[in-house]
Amino acid sequence: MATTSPERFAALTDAAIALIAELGMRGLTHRAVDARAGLPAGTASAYLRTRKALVEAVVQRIADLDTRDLAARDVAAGEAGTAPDPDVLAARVAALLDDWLTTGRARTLARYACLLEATHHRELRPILAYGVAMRSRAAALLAAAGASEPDRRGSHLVAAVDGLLFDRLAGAGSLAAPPPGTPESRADLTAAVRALLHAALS
Amino acid sequence: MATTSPERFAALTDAAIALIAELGMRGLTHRAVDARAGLPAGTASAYLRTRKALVEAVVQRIADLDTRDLAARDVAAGEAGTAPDPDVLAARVAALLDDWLTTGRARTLARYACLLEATHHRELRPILAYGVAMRSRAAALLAAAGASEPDRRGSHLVAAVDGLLFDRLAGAGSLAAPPPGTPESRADLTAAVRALLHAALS
DNA sequence: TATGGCTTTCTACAGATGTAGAAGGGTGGC
DNA sequence: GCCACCCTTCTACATCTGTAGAAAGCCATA
Repeated sequence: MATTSPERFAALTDAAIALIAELGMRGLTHRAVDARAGLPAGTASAYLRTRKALVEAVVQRIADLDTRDLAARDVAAGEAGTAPDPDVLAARVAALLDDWLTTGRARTLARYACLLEATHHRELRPILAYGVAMRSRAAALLAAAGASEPDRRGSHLVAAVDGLLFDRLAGAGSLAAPPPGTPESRADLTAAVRALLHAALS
Repeated sequence: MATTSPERFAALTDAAIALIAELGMRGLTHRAVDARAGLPAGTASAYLRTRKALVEAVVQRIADLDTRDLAARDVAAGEAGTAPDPDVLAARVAALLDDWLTTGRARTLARYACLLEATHHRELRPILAYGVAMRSRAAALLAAAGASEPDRRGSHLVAAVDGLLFDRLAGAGSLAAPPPGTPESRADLTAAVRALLHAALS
């Protein structure tokens, strides 16, 4: 019962993420997860007995997937072997954002829902851990580039970029901005990120 | 039945907003609203028969309150009668953000929850209307200051500022940043907004 | 005071949801 | 072949939720 095999865990939590993206936190129920994952009724309830456990599993899954994504991008950046030129970096970040707006849309949506959930559900704070890590990396990057107050600026930078993402996903930008996945969108995101980066470095 | 008096509407939707902030969208039920508002059981259900109606009423209320807030701030700014110096403007925006993080915390939280909800619930799009309006005003401001591409930059600016707000409310910033309502928080927010403004104007 | 039309309050009920435990089925050891 | 064990699937049930309609209360008019 308690021993959740990795495949089972992935199947259940991925279904859960899809549900959250489609119907919101309210759509996340044991039975709905079963149906969505194409598993026999009662499965989610057996592996993740309480709803809290279900939500925590989702958060864990999102954190894992995001961390994996970020690591993969980092490796790619490392292979290039160049010092991080702001414009190149902006393009890379924009590409990541665009990916999270298209392929990873469901997960991104679920992530924001979980962040909101974490507000009144302390045990979910682990989801924030990698967010904090991202801030540290941004700060290190700014420090390496010689910016003043890298910690503070790094934090602001990540928050602003995340705001851009949220805006395109669920805010007014989802109406007015070019649809994600298009070259225009990519260019627009790149311009925005570049401006933010330059502001952080000034 | 259908005729909801303004007081009733306010009492019900304010209770609903508090519930969303405390328990998330999942906590928003007719009966919980009744209890929270101290009204007899069945009231919310009588005035807002379906759940959809309940959510739409909440969204409307949030839009009304935010619009009222923004108008009040604008009047204040108008009374000062000065051309918008970026640094002054940054301080004002920071003050607004700080207010939304403390006094208006519940409403801000509920707003983000509703934005997420609007993703899979088209009828909620009206909540976005005033967001779009804010963008226009930012764009006009940037245009007046002679910035290039004011529309695009205005949109990015608003998104970034909103990201800062979300971060302080529910993101990693809610852990690392100085607690809202303090002078440090205000100073930090001002610095962040000022940087964003300068980036938009450059 | 009686009457008609409201607003407000209460009640009913079908269906969904969270949670626990029972039943079923396969696998390895003996 | 048999047994014990664990993983999986199914079932039960108290509670919660959405929704509709009935009952009660209020107020002005005639």
